[in-house]
Amino acid sequence: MDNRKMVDDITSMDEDFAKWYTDIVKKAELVGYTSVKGCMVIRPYGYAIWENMQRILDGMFKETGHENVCMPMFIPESLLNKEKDHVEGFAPEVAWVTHGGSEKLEERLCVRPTSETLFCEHYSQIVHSYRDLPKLYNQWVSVVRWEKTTRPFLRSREFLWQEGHTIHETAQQAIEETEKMLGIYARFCEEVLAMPVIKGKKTESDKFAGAVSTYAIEALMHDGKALQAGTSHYFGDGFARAFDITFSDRQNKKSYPHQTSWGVSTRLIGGIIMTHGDDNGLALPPAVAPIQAVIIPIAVHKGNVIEKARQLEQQLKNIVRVKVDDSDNSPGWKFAQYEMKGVPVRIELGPRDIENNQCVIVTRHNREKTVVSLDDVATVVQQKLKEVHDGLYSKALENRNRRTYDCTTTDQMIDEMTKKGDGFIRAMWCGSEECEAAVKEKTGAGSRCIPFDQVQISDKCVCCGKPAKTMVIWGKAY
RNA sequence: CGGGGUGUAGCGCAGUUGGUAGCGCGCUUGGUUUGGGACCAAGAUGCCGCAGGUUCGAAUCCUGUCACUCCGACCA
Repeated sequence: MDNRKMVDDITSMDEDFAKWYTDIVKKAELVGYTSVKGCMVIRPYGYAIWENMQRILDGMFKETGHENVCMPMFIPESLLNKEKDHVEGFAPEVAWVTHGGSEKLEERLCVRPTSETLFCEHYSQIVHSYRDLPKLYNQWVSVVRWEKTTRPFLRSREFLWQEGHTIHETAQQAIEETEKMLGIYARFCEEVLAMPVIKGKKTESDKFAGAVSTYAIEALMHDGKALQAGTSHYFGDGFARAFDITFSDRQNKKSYPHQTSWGVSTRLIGGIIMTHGDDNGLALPPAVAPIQAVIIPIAVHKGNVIEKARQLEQQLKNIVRVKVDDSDNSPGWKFAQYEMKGVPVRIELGPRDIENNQCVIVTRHNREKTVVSLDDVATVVQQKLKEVHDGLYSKALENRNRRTYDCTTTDQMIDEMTKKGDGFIRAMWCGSEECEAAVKEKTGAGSRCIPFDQVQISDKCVCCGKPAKTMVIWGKAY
């Protein structure tokens, strides 16, 4: 595999991963900074990635019976305050609107950090009978959380996401929904983004504010830090009680419905960067790459290269997202440029190729070159895109496996991370919050989740040595 | 919110003891090139982050402030 670094102006990831990340984000033209801290411009190339993600996910939601809606951006303080745990969780990081023009508002409005309260207010108006249930709603919006430290895609003060909010007749149905959506997220990450994830449940201390239980998918980044890639929450009837949402059930008794919410955000783009990127730049999963194949004509002044390149583009354009770069930059410059931007497949077409009715196809993740007859390009390009997807996935999985350690003591946890670097640590836990906090304090690795796929590492808690209840994945997180 | 670093041309940086603002890349024009970031020639580009102060004179010294960035704590 040829992974030589050919671009000097990206900081190498081993040298400084954080700097590498910001270099990529800027040089691949994904974002621009603005005069408001933590608020970024998502540039066309970055936004196109998001649009692809959105389109595919939205399709998955619709297939499973969800409908899109749009709630307002403002939440009156009194509404936010209705559910105690929820306010406590979000109040410290909300932005407030206090004036309309120069008039001070009667009641200040917060800019939504998440929309549970708005959905609840609405549900209390439209849900009356079991016949009105379930409501399976979703919205694509931006939300605001006044974070102290910010990083493009990973933590910004305003970010784009989707939030699903559903309301059901029974607890059972709501729990099923919570699990189903977590499954959809996992499938999306693995099959679309080529990003392996671990499905699990969050511990009590790590739950969403106001939830009965929170489920998450956790991914491991190239530097060994964990990224929470998506969450799905079961609310029980807690919100319904706080917001007085009731319905007449099948026995004609007044009853409280059960709710869920679930979301993924543009943070996933950060996940793609840190999962697949390398020292030559971004590497995009083909399914969401704005350009899937770029055609680079070589020696354009000779003969009919441009014309041939255009023909090839026409031939491919109904099959893949393709572009010809006929700018007068040198071929070498273009090679580097499109690798930086993570384009999965490059097609080189020069006079020598045209003579032989062929072209050269290069895959981004391993730089493998294949000479292909111009008659077969369409099928080969499709094969190659699949190869890139699979290649990215197995590379990411390999990294995760290499950085997954089984430990029975906290000293061993520290030891493994010092020797082999950060990663996922699988270790047993007794279930007490004291131990959970102590592990984090001692090792720096917090609980990521209690995976659905349990493995018995030992029978004692990694911290206190008392009988263990569950296996937990620990790690340092973004 | 604590600790460090950095603000000078679009980007990356230099600027000594306080004395008229520099380099590389990029950009523009013309020509030659083109299979891994091409070359030659001629150009254009500055509120030296911002606000005060010291001084005959400040990118340089002092005070304040803002932004970006990294490392922690908190969070999608």
